[in-house]
Amino acid sequence: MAPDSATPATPAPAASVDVPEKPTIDGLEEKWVERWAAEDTYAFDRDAALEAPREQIYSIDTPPPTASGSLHVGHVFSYTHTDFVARYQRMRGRHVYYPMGWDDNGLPTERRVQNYYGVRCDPALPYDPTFEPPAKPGKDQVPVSRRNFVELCMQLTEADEAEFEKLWRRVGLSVDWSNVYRTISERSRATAQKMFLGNLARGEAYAQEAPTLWDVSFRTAVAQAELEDRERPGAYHRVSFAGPSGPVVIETTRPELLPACVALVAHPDDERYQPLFGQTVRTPLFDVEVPVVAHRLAEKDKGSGIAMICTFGDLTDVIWWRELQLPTRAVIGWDGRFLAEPPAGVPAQPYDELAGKTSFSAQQRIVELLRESGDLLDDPRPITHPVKFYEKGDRPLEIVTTRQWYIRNGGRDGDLRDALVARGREIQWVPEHMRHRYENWVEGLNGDWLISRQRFFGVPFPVWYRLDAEGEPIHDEPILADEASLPVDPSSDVPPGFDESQRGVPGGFMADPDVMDTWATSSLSPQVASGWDTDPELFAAVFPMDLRPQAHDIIRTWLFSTVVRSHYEFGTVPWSHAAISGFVVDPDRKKMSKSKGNATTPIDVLERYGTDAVRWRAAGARPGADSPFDETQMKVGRRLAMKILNVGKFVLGLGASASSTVEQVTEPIDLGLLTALGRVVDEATAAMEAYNYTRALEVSETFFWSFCDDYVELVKSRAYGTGAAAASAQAALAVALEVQLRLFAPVLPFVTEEVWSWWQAGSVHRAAWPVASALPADGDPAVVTATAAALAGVRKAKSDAKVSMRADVATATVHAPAAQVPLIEAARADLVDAGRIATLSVQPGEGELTVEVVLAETPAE
RNA sequence: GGGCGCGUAGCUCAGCGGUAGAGCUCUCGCCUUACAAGCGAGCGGUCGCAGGUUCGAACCCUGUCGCGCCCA
Repeated sequence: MAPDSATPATPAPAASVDVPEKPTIDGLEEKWVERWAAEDTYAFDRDAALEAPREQIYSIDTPPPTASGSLHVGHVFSYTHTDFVARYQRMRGRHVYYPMGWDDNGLPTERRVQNYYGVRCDPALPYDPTFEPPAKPGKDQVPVSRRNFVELCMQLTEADEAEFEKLWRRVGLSVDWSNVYRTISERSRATAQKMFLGNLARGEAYAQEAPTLWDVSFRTAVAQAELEDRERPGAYHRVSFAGPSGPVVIETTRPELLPACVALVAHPDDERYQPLFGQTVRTPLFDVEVPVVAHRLAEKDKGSGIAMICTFGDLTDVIWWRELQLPTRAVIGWDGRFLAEPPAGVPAQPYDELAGKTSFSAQQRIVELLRESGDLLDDPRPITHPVKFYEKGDRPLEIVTTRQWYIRNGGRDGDLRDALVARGREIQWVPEHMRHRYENWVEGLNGDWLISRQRFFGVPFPVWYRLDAEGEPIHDEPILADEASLPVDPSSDVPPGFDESQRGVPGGFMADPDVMDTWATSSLSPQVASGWDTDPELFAAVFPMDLRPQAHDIIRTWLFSTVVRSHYEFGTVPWSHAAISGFVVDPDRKKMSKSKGNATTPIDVLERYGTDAVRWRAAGARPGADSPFDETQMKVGRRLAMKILNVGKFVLGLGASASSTVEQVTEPIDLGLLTALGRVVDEATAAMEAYNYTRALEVSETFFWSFCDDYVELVKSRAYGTGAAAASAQAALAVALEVQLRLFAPVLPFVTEEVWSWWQAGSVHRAAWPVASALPADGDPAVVTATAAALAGVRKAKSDAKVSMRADVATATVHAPAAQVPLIEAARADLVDAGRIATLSVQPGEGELTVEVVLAETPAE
């Protein structure tokens, strides 16, 4: 099927029309979801696609929803937007590759499994193949091995995914449900590990001991993309250091880090401190000698203009430490508490007063000590300031030096950064301005992408380390898994050349303990979905993909990381288009989310208004634009769906049938209607090509309502008759109905399929998208509009007189611009019938069209 | 503080250089045999504010205020 084929794909059987007595939109979902599944309406024909040229394929990198989460109306809207595109492309004759994935990997699933079964993962435990989770979660969580824990994750996510699929089918997504992937499946794990080994071999991934943002509750490292600033109360403490010629006063919000102080810093231009540069001062309480250094990031007008550098209080400390090559005096451990032993060179007294304390209580103690020693000047001055948090965490992040895996992303390399910005410019963004989000993010990166996480339910790094004679890991010589053995779990699988008895013993080996960040695996969704590792032929046909649909909040994470991986592995962008959907927001314009408690459950809305109505409302939200949730709008969609049902029934009852053809259309008003429809088809097509489904629907819908209210009213009495004039009306009605059903099919799949099934063969969703060239081009649409305007004049007179539209008119005199007179004359008989006019006169007049109406005497009854 | 977007009828939004548009709401009507979960008609806006460019600005430019998102 060529995308521009001029004729509908569906063979039209002669005049077999079967319209239900009382059509209804209720229950259409059950009927058609089942039928589409049974007939495999949306199947991707792999063999045909492999034969077809690339332009005949349309592939979509569908966002895998978090299966352990819950869906709200916002999700329904954005996935529906993608479905509009998928259905349109399918009707254009393309082989639409539209898989669905489930993101069942990561922390949300871990938490859900912990709560659901009442268990917790203890990686030190051995696997118990007979383990059964408690029937009900008990008060204390049962410790289980990592493998048992992962099995429970698998089990629960499978159940969650089945529920999701049911909902998506009811939403009408034209996904090929035989093509579903999971981000934690064996195949996904193998792909992720293979990609990682590739990155490692090419030097794009590396491990490094480095200061790392650390969530002390989850005890895991956190990447830049997962940070958020939150305003928190704090206080500036004025602390006095002993300088060569008198005290030097700094201000700090974290006095407890005094033992971690490695230098003081001021701006190079700051005349107040220039004499001190190169000198040393001594810290209060600990009496450690530290240098005074100059750096451009020190802020002259912040506090006293001079600050202490600690290892590490914030990210600026890390920059200073790195650029000024300062020593490390770490005091905070993985649990967020002060380490038992002071850093080298820091006296045990008074450090032992802090050991084991949290930052909070350490600060209290330090403040007391500083007060006693007289080194705290003034009372602490309360402020609010932004503090870094893990977006899913609730305690401020600490910076801890740990060994982590990174993928280079341009954060430390200008050339790479430029290359990735350039990749972004190869993508067509919908809407265009979303490109800025990408560029701003890439240009603002200040470190490589940290991909290791100290969690359990994720893809492990396929890496082991030899242990030396002391049992310490030799990190410099990692043992990598064989590609053929992937996926591996190094915590239960044994590296080549070793056996299990050597695990953890000196001279033996140990597993890399970490798993990959979820973005490190979900950034491979195009590879997983397209069969990079499992079906190279298919992959060659569908990759790079055509579309990545997603929301704007994860441009910095999912979109960017996917570009990075594709850039490395294939030297290309992963898709030609990125369509960014907006959010559904509540009446206060707040993003809908489950955690805020303002989310609307979709199933309820779908049941009350019908899927087509909800989809219609989703189509009203343009790409990228946030859209308020407003139930009153759903009613409008429902009304449209019902109107299509009713007008379909009526038109088919008037004698329109699938055997009607354009050639039978001879009357000027009928030709005018179809020519106008051709223009609508062109506009809707142009809009769909630009991913502007909102505009496409709008032009179709505007046409449709005037088709119902004006055109059908004008021609119905003629269509009731027989002969050539009646056949012309019947044929025009049939063609117009059939074309409009196809125009509406992507947005309203259920009601259009229903009406289509009354008189056409096959599925409307496998029919060709309409083309204007199949419609008469020589009609004059003004015949319809001028005649409709005249009819409106008659209606207004009846409305003003408060009589029925069925009231008889004795005389109607139309004064129309001269050019319109012949147009209205051409439809005279239709106007006379529709207006119930005894004597009609059409005259040229000044200005706009007006109608003088004399109503017939109402017979007294 | 920076970037991006948005401020048009009571609400949701089109329009983006040539005399203000749609739907919903509201008002007034109409049982009209496709549809009363319908149909017809009507009311309603100095296009956030202030300058500027232009014969002409909702639309272009500058500034300003307000809202939202992202990033510091």
